[in-house]
Amino acid sequence: VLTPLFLKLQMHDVLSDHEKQLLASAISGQRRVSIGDDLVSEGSRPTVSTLMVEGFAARYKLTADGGRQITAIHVAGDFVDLHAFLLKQLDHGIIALSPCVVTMAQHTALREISEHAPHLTRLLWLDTLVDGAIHRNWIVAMGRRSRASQLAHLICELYVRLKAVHRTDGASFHFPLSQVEMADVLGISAVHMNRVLQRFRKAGVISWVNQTVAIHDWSRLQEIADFDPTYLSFAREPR
Amino acid sequence: VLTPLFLKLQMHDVLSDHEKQLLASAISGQRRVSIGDDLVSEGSRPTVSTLMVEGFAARYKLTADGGRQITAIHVAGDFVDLHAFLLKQLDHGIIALSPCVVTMAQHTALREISEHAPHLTRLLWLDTLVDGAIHRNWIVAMGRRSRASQLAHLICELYVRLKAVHRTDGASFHFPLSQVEMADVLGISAVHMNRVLQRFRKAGVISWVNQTVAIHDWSRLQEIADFDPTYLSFAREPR
DNA sequence: CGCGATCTTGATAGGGTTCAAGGTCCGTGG
DNA sequence: CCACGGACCTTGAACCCTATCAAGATCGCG
Repeated sequence: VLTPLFLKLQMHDVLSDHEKQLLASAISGQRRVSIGDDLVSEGSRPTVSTLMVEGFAARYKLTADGGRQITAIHVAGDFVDLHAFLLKQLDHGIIALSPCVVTMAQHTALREISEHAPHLTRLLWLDTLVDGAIHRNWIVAMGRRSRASQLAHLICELYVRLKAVHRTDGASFHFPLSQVEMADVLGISAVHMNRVLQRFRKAGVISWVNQTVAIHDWSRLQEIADFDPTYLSFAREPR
Repeated sequence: VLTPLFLKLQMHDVLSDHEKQLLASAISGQRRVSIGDDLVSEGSRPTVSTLMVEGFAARYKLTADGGRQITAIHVAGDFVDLHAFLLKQLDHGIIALSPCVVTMAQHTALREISEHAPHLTRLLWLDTLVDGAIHRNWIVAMGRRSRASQLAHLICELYVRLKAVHRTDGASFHFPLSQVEMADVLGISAVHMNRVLQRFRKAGVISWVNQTVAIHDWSRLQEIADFDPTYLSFAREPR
């Protein structure tokens, strides 16, 4: 169950066998979460951090007037709430966007790692830093890009991240979000989401049917998105 | 020069004298940066992390079509690029929004801390996690709040953060951004920024003149913003 | 086969952008 | 000491992107 996490961490730096064992022993249990259920709920003070093994999940916040904004999308190999290890209280909910399989890392075990395995600690820290880098790119896309560019950027990001954990199939990937959920990611209405999407389909850049996104013209998509994957830190170097 | 940093870290957890000394010995030099100059430039691979001693700075990204989006505002006590310690390459620029005084922490020293001072390491990690929490709140505000609410939220956030490092004066604080810069924070046009602001002034919620923001009706501002400061983790507890 | 969820489309309204111009403030130099 | 220029703020008007409301179409599942 740790394969996707190892794949991702190894995109950043080498992982020793000992470190793999440390992670393996920090992890325990396996849980299935049905679509629509919270993996972790807002305001809770978890004593474990949840690691995605399979499926899609999202961090989200609800606003006073009934709106929802998704602030992150998580896939296999992602810790959905590693930050709660130190933040203690979760400032957002985490919902399963598809049936999910997850496993748990005890905070006591993470604490042990932070006490005795500095390099592994830095890699976990880095993982949360990449979360932050992704957040920043979302902010830029929301604030200063067209909605088309924003959508294109998100698709590029997801493709690169999914590829790293072997969840792509050629130029396409399974993507089980509804258009309403996607609208909550981009911060737009569902109607507009649909219209932006259709322009993409008509232009032949991507298709998105049957919960499958297929990229037909990567270079054009990347150009529309103004996408540079550097921020994901998928370059193996000493950390 | 470390006072603001200590104040902020102590909002999260107790700092031992030894940890203060470690930080003090990690820091060296002092630099003044003129308004408009980059503290650190995009794409660089810094070997030090820059700590704000005085002034205001912003992380920003430029888009292909000439736009600018500010993704974070930094004040005294903030590391503007602590994440570059592990990310290695900076994915954004950092500009001085006012004359700034900064000091530097060598990455080699930070690495030593991460090897031998686990609790302090966790506090530094936490500092970057709070950055992430702030990012998430910006995303929510950009995506699902009115521009008035977004502005209100930002002012609440800045007030609480500045108060933690003793940079407030009663219900007001020095705030040297221009309206154009503020527009680049919120992701709106400068004209609209001005109009949102004026509605606030006329409603008597805040005033913003002479580079000074004064909050006249905190509870109303907080209500408009739907602001809950929990995400800043200013609750001292073991981390 | 029928129903709910999702997707699609049309029409209307409003928030926000852009363009443009006038006003204010302040530092600089004559 | 005052004129000048630049940066910033303010205001108006037209236009466009996007939200909202509403209804019809399609899909998937029991």
